[in-house]
Amino acid sequence: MITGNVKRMYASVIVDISAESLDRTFSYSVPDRFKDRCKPGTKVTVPFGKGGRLLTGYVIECSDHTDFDPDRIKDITDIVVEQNASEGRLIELAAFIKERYGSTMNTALKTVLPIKKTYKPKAKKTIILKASEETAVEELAVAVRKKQAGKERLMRELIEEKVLDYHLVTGKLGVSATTVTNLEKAGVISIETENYFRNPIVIKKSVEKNIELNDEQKAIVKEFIEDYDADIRKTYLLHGITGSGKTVTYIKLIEEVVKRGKQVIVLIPEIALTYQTVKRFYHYFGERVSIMNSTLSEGEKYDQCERAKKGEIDVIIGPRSALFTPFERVGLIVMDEEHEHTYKSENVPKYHAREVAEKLAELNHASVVLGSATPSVDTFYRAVNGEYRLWSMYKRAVGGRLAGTSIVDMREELKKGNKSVFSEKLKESIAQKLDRNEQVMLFLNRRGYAGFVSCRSCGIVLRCPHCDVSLSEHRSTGKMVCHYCGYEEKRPSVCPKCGSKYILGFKAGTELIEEEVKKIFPAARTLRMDADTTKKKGSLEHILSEFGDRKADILIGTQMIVKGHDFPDVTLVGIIAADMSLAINDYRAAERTFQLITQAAGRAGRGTKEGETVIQTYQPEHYAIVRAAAQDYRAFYDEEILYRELGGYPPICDILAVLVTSRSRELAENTCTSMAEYIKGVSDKVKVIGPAKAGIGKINDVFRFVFFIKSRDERLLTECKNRLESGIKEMGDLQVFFDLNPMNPY
DNA sequence: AGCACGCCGACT
DNA sequence: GTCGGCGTGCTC
Repeated sequence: MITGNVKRMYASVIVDISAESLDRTFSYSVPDRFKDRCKPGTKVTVPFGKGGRLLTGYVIECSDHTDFDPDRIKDITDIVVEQNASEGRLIELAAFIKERYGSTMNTALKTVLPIKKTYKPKAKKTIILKASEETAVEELAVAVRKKQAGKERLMRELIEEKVLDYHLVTGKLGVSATTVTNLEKAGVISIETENYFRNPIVIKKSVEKNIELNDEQKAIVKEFIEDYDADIRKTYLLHGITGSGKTVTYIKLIEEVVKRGKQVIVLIPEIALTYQTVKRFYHYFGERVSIMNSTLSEGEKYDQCERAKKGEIDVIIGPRSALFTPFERVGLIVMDEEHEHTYKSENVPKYHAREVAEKLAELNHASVVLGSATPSVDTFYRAVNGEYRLWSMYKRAVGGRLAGTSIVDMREELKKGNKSVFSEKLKESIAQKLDRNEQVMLFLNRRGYAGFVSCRSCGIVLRCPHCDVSLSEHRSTGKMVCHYCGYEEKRPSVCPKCGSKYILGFKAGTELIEEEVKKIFPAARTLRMDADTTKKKGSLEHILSEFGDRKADILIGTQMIVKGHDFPDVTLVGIIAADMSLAINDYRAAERTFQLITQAAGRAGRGTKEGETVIQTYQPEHYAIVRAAAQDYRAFYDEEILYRELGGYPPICDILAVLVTSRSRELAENTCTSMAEYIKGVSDKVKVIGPAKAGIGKINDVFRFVFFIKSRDERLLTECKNRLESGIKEMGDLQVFFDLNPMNPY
């Protein structure tokens, strides 16, 4: 039966040549002697092109079959042991991401190697006129005589400019590479590769006094170092209340790891990646720390990658994509504000940075430190179960007192005849703070866009003709736009259905509050911060700094304001509709509500004055609100985890969302239904929910249907995903997307 | 990126 | 005719 002949093995190899060859992999046959060493990320040499020139490349995928003509396939020549293994490990990481979150290998590679060799002008390649000007003129004459158009163009430019950019020459001037090489051989020109890296951080280095750690922090650092030196690597959760000094603890841990010759990745939500944060790290690690974020130019990002590869930096700070910094010796990954939903990618592959960080740590034999004042239920569950080491810091290290908190039942206010958005209690408190010349933050717990347009007479809401959403009014332009596809139309003056002229836009919640504030406190200076006022780049920072400079007394805003800086003069935080986020149909609603309220409350009293928080709600008895008001994370967690267990939600089960889209409603719906039916038969250990039309059933004329697969065994979900993936190859106008443990409802 | 192949004008 | 350069396309 078994002949002893093992099946052939084939490897997809991406060849390490520049240009857009990232889009193409080549199949090679793997000789038996390499079989056990050949996996995604392995560096190999392969014969390539006519004459079998040897090139290096990376194995992307291994399989037992190939689509390529087996007669023309070549063998892998050798396996290369790398001196800098970062690239290979990143490819291995891409393979993990592809497998776990579902995407093509190419998409995963593009996520992980964002500026791969596409940006190969190693740094900057230039062509310099080497010969004398007379020789150049001669060469030009020769070119004209011989009608060598390419050479002629090049020589004319060179006589003018002396130095030319290589890519300008081969691109715009249309001179072929052969011509350039020949001229170099003839000694007329020389090609120079110049390397220069810019450092995006421009902060003068200063000497910050040694960090003084308190006993709590010292004990943590001590334990970490003992583990580290005993070669123990694991994931730690640093649960520390606001102001307990998480950052100094990170810095100390990082310092110790760097001392041991390792490199550190610090993940921070993009919104928190401010000058202030970077400065603190820069003071400790000087030029050996760098940042990576979306505001850097492609060139700067490329330079940071090169510096990282060369080992010129020890610490990189950035959002989730900083995980993909090509470090050779990662020793620690720090993830601050671990619970932030921005750690989950919104694009395919929809990876979660925490999970990818753990994988990367495993590949590098590194540790992970997660930190948060309000850890995600997912993470805390793992900590409670011993998978992570839990560190708790409940002492406030710096000044400021915890805010006194009151919950106001808005139903009672209504009974008393108060129809305003403000309770009597909040009004009094605002008046009191304004009197004392202190600052106030009003936080409207509300997601999504307001400003839809509806008719008061017939009740019709104006909707986008291409998407399943209502249009938003933009007052400045008098137009209505769709936030999903960009569709625009003029705001009608009469209702298109009934002709009534009572058609009007609903104001955004923050606008309403601002008007109300102006009515009650006409002397107060207000600033409003929401999606509308922060559309322009930099306006968010502008508003925050205006408020910080005391140019306003009251800051009104949504989510964004709770994550900002410390404002020492803010002594009152008012949470207008604390339960709004509970209404969202999502198992994470309570978690999100708890986190938002806790964070918002944490904004009050950061200075020396005592702070106060007023929480207005229609559900004053809800545990998320009660526990947040008491700043009692553990009590919240204990109740929340019961609910997760009952409903079979993460972290008890994993959920895989499968989204099927097509321009044809029937195709999307039928495929979705048959996929769901198929999965039901895969195993009795998976549960299928749906299929159903997605919450937003149509975007840009593309129909969306969704179903969910639930299981306690995440490997089964991967198995389901793989089976669906292999069944959907080559299916015209139909796309299938996967989302593991989705953060946003479908 | 490199290399071959096919096309076109210039010169033995 | 053929020599040599240029443009195009392919490389498992």
